[in-house]
Amino acid sequence: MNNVQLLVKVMKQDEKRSLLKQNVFDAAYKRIEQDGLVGLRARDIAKDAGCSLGSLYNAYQDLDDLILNVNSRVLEMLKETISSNMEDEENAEAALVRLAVNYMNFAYENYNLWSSVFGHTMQDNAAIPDWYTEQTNATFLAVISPLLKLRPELDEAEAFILVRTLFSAVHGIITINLQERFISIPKDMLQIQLIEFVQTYAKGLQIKV
Amino acid sequence: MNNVQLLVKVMKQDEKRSLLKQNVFDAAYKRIEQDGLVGLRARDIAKDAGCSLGSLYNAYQDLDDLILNVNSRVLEMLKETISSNMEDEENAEAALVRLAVNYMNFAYENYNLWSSVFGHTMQDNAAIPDWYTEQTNATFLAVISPLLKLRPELDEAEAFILVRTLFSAVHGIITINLQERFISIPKDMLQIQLIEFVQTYAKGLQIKV
DNA sequence: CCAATAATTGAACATTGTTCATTTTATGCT
DNA sequence: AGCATAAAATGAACAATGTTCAATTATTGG
Repeated sequence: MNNVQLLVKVMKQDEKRSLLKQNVFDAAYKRIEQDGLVGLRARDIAKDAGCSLGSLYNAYQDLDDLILNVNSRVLEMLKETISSNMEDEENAEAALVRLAVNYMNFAYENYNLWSSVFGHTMQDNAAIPDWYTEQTNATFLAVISPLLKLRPELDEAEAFILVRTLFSAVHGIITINLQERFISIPKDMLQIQLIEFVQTYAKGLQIKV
Repeated sequence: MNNVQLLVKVMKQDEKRSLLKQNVFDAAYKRIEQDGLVGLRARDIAKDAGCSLGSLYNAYQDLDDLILNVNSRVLEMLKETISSNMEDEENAEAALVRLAVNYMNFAYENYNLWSSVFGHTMQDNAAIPDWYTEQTNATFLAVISPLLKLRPELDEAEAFILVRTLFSAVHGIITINLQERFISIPKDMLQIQLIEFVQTYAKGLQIKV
């Protein structure tokens, strides 16, 4: 058997393995998307993925591992969605507003997935793996990068903290409004609130400077 | 047996029942305080409370019921702590800042309890009972009432939304910073950020008006 | 075609929350 | 005091769930 044939065989093996991983991943993703983290069961995932319960643990270390992989994908989507339509924006305040609205839309349209990212806690208080926290930070950096470009006069560390604060604030406003235990306002009203909030904050910043 | 004797007997019964409830409550409270919601087990609570596993379900409908009762207590504490030192404050901006800082301190000093309030989700997506959502709203109203007094010129609904937005933002800033998956800054730096944030927002409001 | 290796399986285990028949305790009446 | 009734407490048993692993099946290389 020559090298090419060997490669094909190896690829087949890998493809099979990754096909299993893919199927398990897809099943978990869909379950989380539809029922949220609360409704996630290993046996359901295995059934949906068309494999045995044991194979699930062959593909992923445990449910936490699988969930983090799904969340990782959601972070990518979040990054993509949230930073879209940002290239042509040259006004810093308008950019902030657009970021906030994009974020809100993502949270509304992917509520369960979004909740999974921010609501998941590791079993037995296990540590979150480094690759995941790194991706979280990378996502955040990518999102704020258009803003750093818009305000090159700011010290980068300063700008980072600034945008992080604003991001956290926007996150809080959306989170509280979407949580069942608090009174909620309709999406269009929230959007108005959010825009007003970001504009108000931006105006406050201008005074300061 | 006369009425007084009857009353005593009845009271003894009730006291016993409420003593059990109290013991179970205290045990759950301490467990959540020390290990968070993740480490909460029915058997541990029963052992700590000095009763059998079954008795736990005699005192409370289920774990959700027990947790909500603990969270209810935490909400009371939160209200107490957060709205302390507010009576003598006559400057609206300073009052907002103080609210935020009080909130931050509470979150830091009672992290697991605070997380329990905002991180708990009902089993099987059961509905949150009315008494709990009502208390949540009442707590929120009580917290913002000093502000409504300070700005009587504002329409009450307007002021409510305004403060709610600010509260949510502050909540988000603190939450994101305290979550393990994000880069955190030390408490004193967070406090500076928070104060700056509230002041900036307040300044933005003044421009607008 | 066979031996060796890898992957798959699902039964079994451990840990949970929850229930309920049984036992224990308390109560009220004579 | 003693007894009958009611209330409360108990923990064994059940169901659901994440996880493991010995046994089985499939794949690979010669």
